[in-house]
Amino acid sequence: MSLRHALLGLLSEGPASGYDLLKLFDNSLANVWPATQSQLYGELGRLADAGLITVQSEGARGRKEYAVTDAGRAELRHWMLEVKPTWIQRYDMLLRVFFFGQISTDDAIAYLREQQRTGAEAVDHLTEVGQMIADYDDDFTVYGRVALEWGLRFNRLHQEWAEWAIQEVKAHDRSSSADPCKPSDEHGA
Amino acid sequence: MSLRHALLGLLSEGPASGYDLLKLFDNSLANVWPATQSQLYGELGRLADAGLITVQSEGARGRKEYAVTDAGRAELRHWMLEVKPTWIQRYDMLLRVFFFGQISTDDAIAYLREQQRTGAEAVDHLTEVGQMIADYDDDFTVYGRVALEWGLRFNRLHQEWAEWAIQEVKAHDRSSSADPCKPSDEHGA
DNA sequence: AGTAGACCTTCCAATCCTGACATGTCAACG
DNA sequence: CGTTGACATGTCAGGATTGGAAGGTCTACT
Repeated sequence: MSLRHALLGLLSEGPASGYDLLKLFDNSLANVWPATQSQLYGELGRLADAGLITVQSEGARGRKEYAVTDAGRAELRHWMLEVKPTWIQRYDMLLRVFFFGQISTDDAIAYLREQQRTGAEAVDHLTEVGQMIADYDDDFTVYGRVALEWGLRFNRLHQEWAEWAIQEVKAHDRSSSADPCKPSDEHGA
Repeated sequence: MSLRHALLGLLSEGPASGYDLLKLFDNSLANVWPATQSQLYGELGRLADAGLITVQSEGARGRKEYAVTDAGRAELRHWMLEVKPTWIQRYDMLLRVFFFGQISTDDAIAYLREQQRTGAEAVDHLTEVGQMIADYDDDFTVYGRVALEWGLRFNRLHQEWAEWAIQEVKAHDRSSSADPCKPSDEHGA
């Protein structure tokens, strides 16, 4: 349930509308904690009900501005310093690697090479983004650089790990002709 | 919807019961694609309905053994080689780092150091596990080593990134006495 | 016999998340 | 005046995920 704290964090730098927050999520938090509009507006309502933020409408309908309350700030601080961090990762590619025994070594290596290639593209793209930030946006220090650096390092991890996996697959293949690693000796009835 | 393919992958190495599969998830896939009992049995039912696996009951009630069909194997192969990989990552700690402006530099650095410490513990633990695998389990090459290596590299990434973040926070702090990066100048009505 | 513990399946409530569809304001342009 | 596009919110269906409760078998030990 950290969407709640993400919102509190963004709001504690100043009031904002749901729309503003959505853009912040898409731009800054996209690779850290993705969220959709539906989630966001829903959670804003719940935060307001809980008294962690206040709502101020500008006119009968249209833009609403949310601001964090003292209770909200306290909750944020508590979460930041005292709640144990959690993480989930669900990564298709790792899952596939587990089942490489089911396909040929060549296919497996081709797959990993392709992943390296797209990973390299991602690194290039992030590097360009970083250059743009460095050139044009003096304000964008903490958010931008932190997210960017994480993204770069994460992508490089992928590539290096893929290289390692390729070597591993090759080594496994060399021995596999004389290595009966339980291919399928006792199934089927 | 990759739980489906994870199950197909595990089953393509031989038939198994839901219980067996659950243990494989908890042991082998825990950090790659976590799944609970409820999800697992539900998906097994759906896979059987779709004709991708067969069910064979041993007696009226109790253990059921699932085996992958040719259609299931085809589906697995298709997914492995032709479906574009996806990944989601939701990581509390990164989110917190975004909001370090809300707490003191000392608190922030203490937090990151603590994360480094627990990260180091995780690396130690994984290294021990790796040693055990190397010592006792000659079979456990592909699964164990691939997952282990990923875990190790991922944890080291955390630690190195935290070190980088500490430097970043310190640098930001040094300038912050003369740098009003919108701390909270216009909120509160 | 009793009971503890591993084995095994089923079901459910609640929440989270995704991807839409629907609605409406407002400024700019032709 | 019509239309395009950015701004802005609300809502809903459906699938994914979590965390449990409940019930049944079988073996081994006391």
